[in-house]
Amino acid sequence: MSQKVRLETTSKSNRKVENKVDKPRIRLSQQVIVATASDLFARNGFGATSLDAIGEALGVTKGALYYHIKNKEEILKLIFMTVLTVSEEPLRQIAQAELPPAEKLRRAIAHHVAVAADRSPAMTIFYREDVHLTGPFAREIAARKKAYERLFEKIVEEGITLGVFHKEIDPKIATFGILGMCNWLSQWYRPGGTYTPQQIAAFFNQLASFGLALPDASSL
Amino acid sequence: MSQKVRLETTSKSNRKVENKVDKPRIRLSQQVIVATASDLFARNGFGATSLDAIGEALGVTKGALYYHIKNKEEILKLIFMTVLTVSEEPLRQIAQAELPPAEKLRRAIAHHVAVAADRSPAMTIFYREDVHLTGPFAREIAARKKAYERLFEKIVEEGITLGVFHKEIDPKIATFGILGMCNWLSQWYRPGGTYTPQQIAAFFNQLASFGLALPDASSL
DNA sequence: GGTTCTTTTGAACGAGTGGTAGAATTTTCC
DNA sequence: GGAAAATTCTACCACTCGTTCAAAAGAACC
Repeated sequence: MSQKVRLETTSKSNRKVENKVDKPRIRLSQQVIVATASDLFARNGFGATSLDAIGEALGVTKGALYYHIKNKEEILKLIFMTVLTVSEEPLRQIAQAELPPAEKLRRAIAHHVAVAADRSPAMTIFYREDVHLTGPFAREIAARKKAYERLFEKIVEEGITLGVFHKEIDPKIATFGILGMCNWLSQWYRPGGTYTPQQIAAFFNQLASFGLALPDASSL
Repeated sequence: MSQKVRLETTSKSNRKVENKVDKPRIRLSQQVIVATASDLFARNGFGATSLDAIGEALGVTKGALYYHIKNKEEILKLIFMTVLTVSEEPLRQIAQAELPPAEKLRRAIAHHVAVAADRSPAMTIFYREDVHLTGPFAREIAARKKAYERLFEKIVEEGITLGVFHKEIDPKIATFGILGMCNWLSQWYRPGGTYTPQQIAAFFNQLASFGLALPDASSL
C-alpha cells in the first residue's frame, strides 16, 4: 500500500538495524498519548485527527493505543479533565483568600493566563471541541465550567459591593469580557513570543482594571 | 437509522400551499443551504455535520445539494466570506473617520459586537473551524483576519500617540484583549438574553476604556 | 400536449474511520 | 535461558462520509 515517508532524526542511537524510522521511542502511556493527541487535536481539530495519525506521531500503530486508552473519546475526556484539574483549585484559593477584590482579580487573571499559556493546546481543545462531548460527562464539564466562571464573577461582584469597582457594568458581562480576553490567548499566543505570560497577564489586568483611557482626559 | 420524512409530493400542484407542518419547503439555493449549514456547523461542528444532516434539515436528499454547491468545503468558504464581507468595510470606515480615538474605539467595539451577535453561528464557525480551510483560501482568510485586527490595533496606537490612551499597554496585546472580549460572545451570547448587543457593546467599551476600578480608590 | 430546461432523487462508489481480535513481539523477572 | 506478562503489530470489520451520475420528476414555455 502507501508507505509513509518519515523524516529521519539524525541524533538517535539506532538500536536496531532497520531502515525503519527511529522515532523518539518514548515509553507509551496514557499520559504521552494524551499529550501528543492534544497537539494534534489543537492543530487539526478533534474530528479531523485520526487515531492512525496519533499513532504515527508516536511511532506506533493505532492498535497499540488501545492497550492504553479505551477509545478516542476517552482521550478527549482526559484533556478536559486536565484543564479543569489545573484550573479549578488555584482559582478557588484566590477567591477565598482575604484580599482586596482588585488584588483577587489581578491574581485570578494571572492564574488564568498562566494556564492558558502553559496548556495552550489543551485549552484550545477545551473551548473548541466541547461539542464532541456527549452524555453525562458533557453535562459535568459544562457545570464545572460554569462554576469556574461563577468564581470569577463573584470577585467582580465583591468589588462592586465593597465600592471599589464600577457598579455600572454588569458583573456577568464583565466576567465574560475578562474571561474572553484571556481565553482568546489560544488564538494568538505562541510560546517564545514577545511577551511572557506574566507580562501578558499584567497587561490584561491593567486593561480590565483601569482601561485604556487616561483619567485626566477631557471626558468625565 | 431514522426514516426519511417524506414530503407530500403525492398531491397535485401546490404552488401556493404554505400550511405544511413537516418541513419549511423553502426553495433550495446556495443561500439557504449556507444558512442552514451555518446553524448546524455552529452547533455540532463542521466535521461532525454530514451533508446528509444538512439535507435532512432542508427536507432534501444530499444529492440535491450538489446542484447548488460544489462541495462541502465550499459551504464553509462561503460562511467565511460572509463574515469578512460584513465585517471589513464598516471597520475600515470607522478607522478612517475623523474622530477621536476613544470614539473610534467605541464604534469599532459596537460594530464588532453587532456582527458577532447578529451572525452568531457564522462568527462561531469563523473562529473555530478555520483549521478546515486549506490552500490559498486559508491563507487569504488568515491575511484578511490579520488585516482586520490591524485596523483595531491602529486605533489603539493612535490613541496612545495622541496621548489619550495609556502608553503602558502594548497596542497589540490590548487589541487581542478587546477582540477576545468581543469574540468570546460566540461562547455565551444567545439572542433574546438579558442585554441587547448594543448594551453589551456599551459595557465592553466601558471596560476597555475605563476598566473596573474606580479612579478614586486607594491605589494609585 | 409536447419540448426543453431545471431540479431532485436514489443508488453506488471508494476512501477513510474507529474499533476488535488474535498473533507476534518485547520486556520483566526468576 | 526461559516462562510469564506486558505491549505492539497485522489484518480485518462495519460503518460513515463526501462525491458522482444516470434517470426521474417538475416547471416553464409555446
